[in-house]
Amino acid sequence: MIYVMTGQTATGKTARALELAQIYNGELINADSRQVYTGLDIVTGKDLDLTTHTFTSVQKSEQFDIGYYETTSSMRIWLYDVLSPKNPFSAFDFVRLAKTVISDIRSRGKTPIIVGGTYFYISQLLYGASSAGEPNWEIRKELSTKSIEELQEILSLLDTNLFQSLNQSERRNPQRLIRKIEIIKTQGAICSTSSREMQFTEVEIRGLCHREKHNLEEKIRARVLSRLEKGALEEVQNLVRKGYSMQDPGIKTIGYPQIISHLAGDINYEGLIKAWTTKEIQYAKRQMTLMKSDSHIQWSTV
RNA sequence: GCCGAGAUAGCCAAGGUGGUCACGGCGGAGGUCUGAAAAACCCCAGAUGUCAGUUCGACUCUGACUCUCGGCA
Repeated sequence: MIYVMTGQTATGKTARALELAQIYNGELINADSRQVYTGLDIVTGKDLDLTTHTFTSVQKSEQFDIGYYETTSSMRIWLYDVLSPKNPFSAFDFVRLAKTVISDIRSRGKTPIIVGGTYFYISQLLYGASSAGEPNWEIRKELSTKSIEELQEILSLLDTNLFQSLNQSERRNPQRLIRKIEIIKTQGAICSTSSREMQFTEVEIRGLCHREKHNLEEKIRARVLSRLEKGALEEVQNLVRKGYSMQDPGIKTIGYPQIISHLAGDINYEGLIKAWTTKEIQYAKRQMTLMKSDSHIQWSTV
C-alpha cells in the first residue's frame, strides 16, 4: 500500500501525513519540488522543527543526496535536501529518487507515504509511463536563446502534425516547445500513445483544499508573516551572501525573488508581504486547476 | 488665500490635429500542461472626477465646481 497526501498549499499536509505514518507504520517521502533543495528552509516551509535536525545520508551520488530526517517520534522524512539550489531538478529525477526510496521503505516492512503539493511530480510517479526520457540540459540551453517564432518553426519542421495539434497556450510556451523539440531530437519522435495507467497496485490518494477562498487568503497571509518572523529575510541574506541569485533554479521559488527585491530596496516591507502572499494565492489556485482533473483524489476541505 | 500641476478600470499608467477613441503592466476570473511545475504559457472581464458650454460629434477644446499633489503666503 502507498498513501499519497497532496493538495493546496497551507492546508497542513505534512501534519496529516504524519498521522497516517503513525497509523500505518509509515515513512514520509517529500513530493515538494522546492523542499528538495538544501538551504531553502524557512521560505519553503520545510518542517524541520518537527525533526531532530540531523540528516542521515543513505545514498549519495555526484548529483543527489538521498537521505532522511528523523522526527522526534522516530519517523523518517525522505527527500528533503537532495541537491543545491544551483542545480536543476526535474520530475524525472523525482520519480527515480522516489522509486528508490519506496523500495527501501518497503524492504524494511514500512509503508511509503508521499506528501507534497507538487502534483506534477506525483502524477508522473503514479501514472507516468512515458518513454520520453530525461531532460537534456544541453539541448535546452542551446534552444533557450531562440525566439518563440524560431522555436515554433523548428518544431513545425520536425513534426508538422504535432505542431498543428498544439493549442495557443502550448504554441507560445517556450519551455513546452523546447521540451517537444528535445524529445524528437533525442528519441526520434514523440510517442503519442504512452499510457497513463496507475503504476502501483494499491494506492490511496488524499487531497486537502481550502473550503473558501478567503480561508486560503487568511491562512497564506498568516503563514507568510510567520515565515518572516522565523527569519526568512536572514535565510535569503545568507543565500545571497553565498552567491545564490534569482538565476539559480532553486531560487526561482515563490518568496525568494520578492525578498531579494525587498533587500535590494526595490519594494518596502508591506509590498513584500503583499507580493509574496499574492504569489502563494495564485499558486494555490493553479494547484487546484491541475489536481481537480484527477478523479482518484479523495478530497477533504480544511 | 494665491500660483502651478494633475484627475483615464481595484492599483500604476500611455496617448492623440475633436470622428465607433482607449496601449500597456499589476491585481481579478477562467484555463493549458506526459520528465523545468512554487515553472512556463493561454485567455476573459473592467475606465475617461462632477456640471455646463462650443460642436453634426467632446475623453480630447472652453468655463465653473470638487478633490489630490507641489510651491508661496
